Amino acid sequence: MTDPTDGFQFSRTQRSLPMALLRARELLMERFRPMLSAHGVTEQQWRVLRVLHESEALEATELAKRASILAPSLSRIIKTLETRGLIRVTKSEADARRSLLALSPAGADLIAKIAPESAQIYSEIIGKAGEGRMITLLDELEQLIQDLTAE
Amino acid sequence: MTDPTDGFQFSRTQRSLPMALLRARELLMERFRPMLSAHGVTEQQWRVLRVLHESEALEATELAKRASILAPSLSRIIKTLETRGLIRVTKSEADARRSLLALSPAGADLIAKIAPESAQIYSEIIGKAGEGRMITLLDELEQLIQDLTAE
DNA sequence: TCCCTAAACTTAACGTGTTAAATACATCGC
DNA sequence: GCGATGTATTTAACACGTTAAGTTTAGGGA
Repeated sequence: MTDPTDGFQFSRTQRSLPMALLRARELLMERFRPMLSAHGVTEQQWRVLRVLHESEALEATELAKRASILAPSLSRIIKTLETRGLIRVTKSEADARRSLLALSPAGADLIAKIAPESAQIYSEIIGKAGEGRMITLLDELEQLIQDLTAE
Repeated sequence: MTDPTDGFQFSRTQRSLPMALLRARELLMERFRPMLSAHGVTEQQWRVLRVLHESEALEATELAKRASILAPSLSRIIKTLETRGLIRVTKSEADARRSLLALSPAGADLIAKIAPESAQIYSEIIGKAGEGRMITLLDELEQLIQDLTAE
């Protein structure tokens, strides 16, 4: 069915940006996932914990944006993390609709355990892929993100 | 909690390659999804159809690899696509464990309808992001994928 | 031939992605 | 003050991602 007389053509799946992004990300994450899983957290839960570690307390909407997680998923994740005692959830005084999320001491402890292992894996990846390539990719991706975000 | 005296440091979520890949892909896909959804297919189902369009018939394992979909997901997707008459499923003569998947005429028709709309969206993206950047990204990503794939 | 191991799916179970709808609270304009 | 509208979050429903376990069929010796 690759017959060029088909009458319509479009880029092959092997040379499409969405596919390349998907594959690259998958290859990266498959190196992190076993370690995270050994600590009992999913990739998404880990993103939430990391983002909370970078700021004091956040509203759910802002957290969702920073962790690139949609609101409904975040809602479920928060429930899980709160039950496990890894985060603290409080209601905003000023606006009763908003939740305020913060890392608990147990959450901070977990981050302290995972962070060095994560850094180790990251540096193994740099060793394979080359730091230059990774910096280039980060720069180009950030530009792409900006170009596509500008409304 | 971004205090540098924490005792352990690791790259901020805003400057990590997995996150950048995730965000970039999400920004791309959110432009395709509404169109695909209007045609009644998910992003993953579309990947399967496209891969089948590029080759005659494929075994499930090979299809899964090319579409970057795990076997269990593919199993469900195949069931859906066959029920809708978009693909043909037969058993391999030589090896009764293997399935052979191929596009049906209806599947080819669907591709013919979607492809031009997809191309249109892709060119809008190029307009925003710049063709040069997209080519650079594809090249760098392919290199990264190769570096990480080499066992 | 028979058993063991491996391969190609498939099923199960649980978490997340995605869209739409529901709920609860804020705000604005009258 | 009150109702219309908008915002923050949750719930629901369905599809996919991920890992582990189960099925069926091949292949490779003893």
